[in-house]
Amino acid sequence: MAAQRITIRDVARAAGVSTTTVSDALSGRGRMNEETRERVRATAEQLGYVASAAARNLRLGRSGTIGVYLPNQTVGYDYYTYLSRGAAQEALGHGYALTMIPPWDDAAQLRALHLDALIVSDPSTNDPVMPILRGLPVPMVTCEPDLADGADPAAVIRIDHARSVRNLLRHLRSQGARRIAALTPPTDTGFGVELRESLAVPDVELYDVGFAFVPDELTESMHQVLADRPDAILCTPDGAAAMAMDLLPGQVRVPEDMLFAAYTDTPGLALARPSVTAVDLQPALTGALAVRAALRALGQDLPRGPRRVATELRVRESSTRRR
Amino acid sequence: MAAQRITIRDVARAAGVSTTTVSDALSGRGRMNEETRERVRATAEQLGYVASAAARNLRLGRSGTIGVYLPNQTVGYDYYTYLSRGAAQEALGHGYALTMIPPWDDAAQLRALHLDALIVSDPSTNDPVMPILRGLPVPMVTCEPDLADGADPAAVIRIDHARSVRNLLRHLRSQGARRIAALTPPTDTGFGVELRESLAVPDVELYDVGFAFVPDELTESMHQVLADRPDAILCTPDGAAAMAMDLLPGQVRVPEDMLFAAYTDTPGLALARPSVTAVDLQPALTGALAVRAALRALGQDLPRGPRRVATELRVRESSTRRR
DNA sequence: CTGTTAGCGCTTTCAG
DNA sequence: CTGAAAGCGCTAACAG
Repeated sequence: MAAQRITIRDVARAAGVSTTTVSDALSGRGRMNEETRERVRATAEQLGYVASAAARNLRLGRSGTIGVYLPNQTVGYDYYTYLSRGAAQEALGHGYALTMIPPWDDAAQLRALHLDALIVSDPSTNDPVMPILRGLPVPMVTCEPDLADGADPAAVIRIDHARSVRNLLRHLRSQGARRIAALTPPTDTGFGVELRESLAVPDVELYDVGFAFVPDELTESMHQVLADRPDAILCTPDGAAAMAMDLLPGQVRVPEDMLFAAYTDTPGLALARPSVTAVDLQPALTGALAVRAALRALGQDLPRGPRRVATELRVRESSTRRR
Repeated sequence: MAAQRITIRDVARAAGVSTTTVSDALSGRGRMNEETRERVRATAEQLGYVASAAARNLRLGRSGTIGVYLPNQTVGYDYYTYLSRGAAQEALGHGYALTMIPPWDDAAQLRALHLDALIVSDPSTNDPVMPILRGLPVPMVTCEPDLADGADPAAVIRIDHARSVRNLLRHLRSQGARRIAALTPPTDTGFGVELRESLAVPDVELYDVGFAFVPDELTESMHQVLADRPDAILCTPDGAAAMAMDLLPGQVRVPEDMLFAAYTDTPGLALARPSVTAVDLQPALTGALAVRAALRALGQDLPRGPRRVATELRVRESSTRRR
């Protein structure tokens, strides 16, 4: 607690230089004698000096904080956990703190946080908090496009769903799939819309299921699906896959009688019996890219990331024909 | 972005008072004419004034930020998601930001965040990051006790496992259980230790399974369990329950032939077939209490929370004898 | 190449 | 009950 008492002046005094020199030496700014810089660094280290974030932020007119919005519906979906962790890590590496923004409708309190930027993953047009967040005087980075009217994010991180879906379908076909049933998410988010577009091909039949699926609805959907006698099922909503597989009647074996795949990969899918083929959407990378885009929007000179996040197909037992 | 240009002096000028008065009026400090206060408030609101967090933090010698450590092994466990959200919400309500601390071994960078306090849920004695976090000059609040030597948290939020287990066992017995097999978590955390202690009763047999369970190990454990012919299984590790139930041989029906319960409740357990009895450990409340304890440690005058977090038994199909 | 100085916006004595 | 002024610790102009 008392550790914070050491200021830049203490270091300056101890090193026999001015505060400017200390500041420059530690931040790598300015052109100065390399040995002075090293000496200052050593002194600072030795004294246990840690620059005050508050003072720096005040001086620089920022808060050093990036917010990540975590809507209620994201609870239970590992995707968001990984995304936030990836974002937190990247932010920390750049000296920024990643702050969790729970659903919160008091705009004043959100403004008081004085975020430098805001990250939102897959915003829903139905989310009542989103308009409040959009109203904050802060650059917003979305992962997946924001479909709302007048949405105007500073940057959008796009995931390459078109390619992911193509690869996954190609794989299923290679294992003999001819009629693929796809359980699809709602269209109130960029993810949902893009996914449906990608799935609009002749041998795929779409079946609506909610994002926050309810067992009875899912049961219903599965009945419909099975009635149409597909030879492969692609279960898109994150988290629904295990349950959907459980809902298959006992006589329908996976993968012998029915190929099965999920879309969003999750550790549980690798552990399921049989293990479930899915697409690793690289959420941690997505989060990291979102932070970088945010920092770019704040004027930092960082290399531009890839245009689209590349995904990885994880082929597992549920879609592999045994010989 | 330009919104932040309005300072306390602008408000003071507009309201025809001094900056002190504005500060006092908005923070509710000082004894002043109520109508002056109201006028100042109105002016501030009208100008869209938002106090600069950086300036306030600098003045007050704090950062306005509480960190929550999210170890790797927590990914995929809803418990931590709820805990962090509860904490974030409580923090936001008190004007603090909750920052995610990913596993990170650079102490300097962590120190640079200049956290006011740190929250850790169920610290493991095997976690290499914990010593670094303990070394931070910051009060630490743990949820569950920290078992490590020399650990000295500012506060500990305790969950009432003894009572939870007692209630759960009583329920199982009331449904006819006489020999209960309990799959228990490792003892490197306070949770694991306390749980085992609570389960040390004659009609309960303990079976070790890891926290981050592996399917093969779990299969192995289940074989052992079944060989001992229990009439009820209590699966403690968060997330393992659904898988454990799947591993029961087909002829063992739940709940007819075997009662089944989990410990840490999770939305998936309510959706499983059959739905699984479990204990709602109130993670969001735990997170909120942790934040309050942290703020108390920082000198804020908040009411002391309950000595132990009270839990709720959620009885579902898997442990209900049908008639 | 380094030092002095001003000031970011707030809260808090201390006078009036 | 209200105002003036100092100063939290830092960085960016500007001098030297």
